[in-house]
Amino acid sequence: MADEIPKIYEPAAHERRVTERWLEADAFAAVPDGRAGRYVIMMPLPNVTGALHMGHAMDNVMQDLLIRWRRMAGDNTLWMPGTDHAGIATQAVVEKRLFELEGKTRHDLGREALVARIWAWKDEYQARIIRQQQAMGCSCDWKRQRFTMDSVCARAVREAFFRLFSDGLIYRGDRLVNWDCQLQTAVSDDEIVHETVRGHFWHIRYPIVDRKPGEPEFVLVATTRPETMLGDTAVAVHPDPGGTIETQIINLKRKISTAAKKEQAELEKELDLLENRKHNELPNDLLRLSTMARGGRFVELPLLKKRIPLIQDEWADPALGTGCVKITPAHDPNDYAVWERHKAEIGIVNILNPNGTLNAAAGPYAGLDRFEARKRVVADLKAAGLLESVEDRELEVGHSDRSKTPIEPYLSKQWFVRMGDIPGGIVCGKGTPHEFKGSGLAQAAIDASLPGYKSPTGRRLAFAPDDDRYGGTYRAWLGEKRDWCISRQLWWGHRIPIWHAAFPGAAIPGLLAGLPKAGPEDMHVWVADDAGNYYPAAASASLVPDRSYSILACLRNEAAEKTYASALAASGLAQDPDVLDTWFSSALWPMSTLGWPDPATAAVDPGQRPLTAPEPGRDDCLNYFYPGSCLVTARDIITLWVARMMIMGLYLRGDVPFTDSFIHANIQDGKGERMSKSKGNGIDPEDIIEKYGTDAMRYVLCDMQTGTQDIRLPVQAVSPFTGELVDLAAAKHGRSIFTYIDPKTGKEFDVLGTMPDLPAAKIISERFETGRAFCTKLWNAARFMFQNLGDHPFKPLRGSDLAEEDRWILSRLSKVVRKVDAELRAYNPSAAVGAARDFFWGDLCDRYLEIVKPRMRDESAAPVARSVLALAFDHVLRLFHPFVPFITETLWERLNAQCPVRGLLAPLPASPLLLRAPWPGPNSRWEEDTLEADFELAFGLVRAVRDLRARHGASPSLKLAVSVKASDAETAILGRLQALVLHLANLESLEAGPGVIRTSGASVQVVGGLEIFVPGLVDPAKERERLAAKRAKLLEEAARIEAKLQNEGFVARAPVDVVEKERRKLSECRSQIEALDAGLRDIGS
RNA sequence: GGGCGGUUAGCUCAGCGGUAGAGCAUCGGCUUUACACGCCGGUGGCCGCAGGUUCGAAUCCUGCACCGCCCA
Repeated sequence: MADEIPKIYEPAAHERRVTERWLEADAFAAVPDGRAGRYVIMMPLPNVTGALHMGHAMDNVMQDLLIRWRRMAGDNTLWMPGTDHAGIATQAVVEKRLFELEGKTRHDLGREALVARIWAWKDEYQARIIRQQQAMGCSCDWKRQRFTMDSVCARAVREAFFRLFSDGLIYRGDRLVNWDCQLQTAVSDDEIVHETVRGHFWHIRYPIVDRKPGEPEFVLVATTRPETMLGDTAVAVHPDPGGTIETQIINLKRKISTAAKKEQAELEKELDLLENRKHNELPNDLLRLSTMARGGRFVELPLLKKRIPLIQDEWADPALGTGCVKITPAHDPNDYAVWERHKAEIGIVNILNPNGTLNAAAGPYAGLDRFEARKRVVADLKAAGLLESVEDRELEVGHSDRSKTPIEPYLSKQWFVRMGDIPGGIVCGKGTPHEFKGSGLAQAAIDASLPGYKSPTGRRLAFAPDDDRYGGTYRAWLGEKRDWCISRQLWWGHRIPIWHAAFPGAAIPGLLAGLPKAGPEDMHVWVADDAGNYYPAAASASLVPDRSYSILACLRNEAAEKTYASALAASGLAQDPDVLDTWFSSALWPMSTLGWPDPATAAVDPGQRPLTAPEPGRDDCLNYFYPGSCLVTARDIITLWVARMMIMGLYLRGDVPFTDSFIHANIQDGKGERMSKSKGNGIDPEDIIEKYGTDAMRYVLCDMQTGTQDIRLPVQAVSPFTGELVDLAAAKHGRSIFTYIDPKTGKEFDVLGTMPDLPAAKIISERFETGRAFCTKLWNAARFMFQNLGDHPFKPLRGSDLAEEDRWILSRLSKVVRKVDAELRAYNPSAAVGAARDFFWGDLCDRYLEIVKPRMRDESAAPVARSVLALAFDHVLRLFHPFVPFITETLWERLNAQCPVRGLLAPLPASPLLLRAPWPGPNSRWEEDTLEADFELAFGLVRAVRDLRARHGASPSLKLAVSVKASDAETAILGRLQALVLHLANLESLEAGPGVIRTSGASVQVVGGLEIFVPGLVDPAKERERLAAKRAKLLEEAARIEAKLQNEGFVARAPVDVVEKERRKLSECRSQIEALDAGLRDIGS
């Protein structure tokens, strides 16, 4: 049987079959049962924009590692798979593709047709993603997979929205948002990348209106975006420029007195500037302008010839520029804040159309693109003599991560979730047994991460592997409590379920009375003013009659929509055209996938596993699996997902969605940049799998996941034209970021298989060779075992049957089992797989297998060795299974076939699938520290002999007669372990004892307290050289230790055991030197 | 501008108070009947720079330099 096994493990020959066995057995199924131990991971759902890359592979492998481990450990495990519709990102790629291939925009297609295209895209990539995950061995419960826009998730989105809205936590406001002029939507702060670009700083003169004698003729303002002047509604000057400069001077002086010398020159320069300003510009202009502003004076807005007020506001820093700033409330966040402080005095003018052209408010510039308008404005100002100067300057400009175009601050109506504290607080988990009061959404999520916090069910969120660091990131972000803009001007997503329209206050009561008579469980209505303040419908009689108010009606679900939507329309209300931010639906993922708000009525698709209780008396999925155990993700997702899932979990369920957040490394490309779908530097795990095997990839990913360190993964592409390797870190991109130019041929290729018209290159990375080597090693160790096991029936052993090496390997085994489990608990995959590997490769293969080879040929000694070997290997397979599931499952099947009953004192329970075999536990009765130390002594001796052999160029096959000077205790140990020393070191004989003396001409080696003499090797010159080198090293060490021991501070203050250790080392050093001296004398004479 | 990381063998990374480790690469030896994707044995490091704390610092503190990431 063993002869059938090839020498090399061929992953492709086994992976598919193993996957099929798992799927046929429905082995990943998660169904509520009586087990208290449960382990739940909600997959951070990949988006359907494109295929997965190695970063996702890391994320998925980490999750599978934890899930397989806990499954074997006996927990009822659920790993929930699924995909995210990723609103803006997916619509953007489809629109981009549409334009590239067909030259059409979404408006050419229309809403329905575009959405249909996006669904098709989603179907394609969802299938590919699942294929990739299954290839990686992900043991998700595939019959539960969800998509954020499927009916189960959609229902949860709607319900969550309705509850937030009813509680007054969602509002519609006039807000300055980050506007993407190309995609024509608001984007969140997270979707903006800042880039440094070269730009200019234009200084513009605004003439003073009704100038009086002695007053300056102009106010000078500066801007990097001159076209925004068309939307200026004021010029601001500081209310107390003199006092402010004085304060700044005092602060700066204090700073100079404590600053490092290097910085001082710089700071002094700054101080000079301030002093200069205090004495020159301040009295001349700034003080006067400030006074004029207080007096209600105006300046003339050039080009548009409008009068705009000169106002006092602290935003104008008297130490910067001219001390005056133009105020464009509709197009700058800071100016917007100024406007909010001066609403009575100044206006707000939006000059942009959604597509980035200027609107009618821009007068003669209307219709121009913003960049064209900039040129025209500058030229016209110049012509009018109002352009004082232009500076070159580097600017940080926000670009949309999706369209790569500059973001414009833009005034528009958006929907927000209130994150801050609410007067009177909020109720979390309303209607659940875990209801509690919180001060606000963000604060509730912050509290739940603090050490000592306990949710009503006693849980808290903790980050691994560094709770302080990542918890800090999380709390810093939430601590800003910025309202969450949840509306997106897209066609792909969950439509906002609100019908609304604006009316004068006087008309509101009548209109409300005319709305359909829906119960509070179907519809919630608020009246809102323009500032976003809410009034209950019942209070509508007290509204200001001639002010404008909006009626906002939220319909709870599709049924309510069917019943009432047309009546709302008849009342003049229309559904909001916007869709929700993707993160709104992903925030609900930990509960929506389990059927929230009600698993009993969740309509799952045919073939899907039900969400209801599997039998009467059992929990449904939501009650059984919520809250989950661990969210596994990378750093940058902490704010996007972790924080938002926490908020929704606490608010809607009164409990954290998971207790642990395992933050793993990001995978970077050869240049040190994070792999990402949008950057196009991601590589497909299936390439790596094809070349090295899934297990090799998984092994290396686990091995690389150390702590908080990101992972650099240099990769090469195999050119589809020449077959040569192309280093992607150095190669040039082709027409898109997914394509590269082959340096040899100049032809373009694609690396992710997303370009139908280009040849795709396979990717390789030598980092994975070590994983492949590991698999081969495991495979061949198994071959050895299968060749030696025979058809070995189980016979119970007695402890006394065991040989020394059997006890030794069992001791090692128990310890490694303990260690691997502890490292996994500590979220340290690298240390876990490292410990397992060291045991398997170092202890089991290099030592135990070598030791028992002679026993295997001896039928009286073989049976016990076979039992121990089978058991050890059985445990190795279990231990490695979470890391390398395919090869271990394959070998497990063979082991079951050849040796179905295994165990030492009693047989282990049989398990047809390794995936479901029990996780091994330590056996402290096996652990023998003294025995392990004895083996280390013997191994030290073996190594010393091998070293001498190698250094003298002696053949490994030459049998040597070795004598060793050793203490009585050491002699006894070597006596017990003599057989294995003889075998491992290939000795003819071994003589040991305290009285052993060196025979003339013998080569000498010293290890610990042993002096080892090997005759028959000596090449005198080589031996002299070797001994002299070793002696020099020892002398150096002895000198160092002596110096240490002569240091009174050391002897007096260092711990006793440390001092004692140094003393021992010194005396050992000295006796070793003596032994070497004897050898040298012998050669010399 | 603010915050958080990183800088250790040629490469990729562990170690985080008692003077350094792994894998790959490299050098030498080995067709030892599991494995050359292997075995055996080596070589290789002012642990970024400068101060400080300590009997003792890669490890703790301060500053500097460079490289990342996040937030303004």
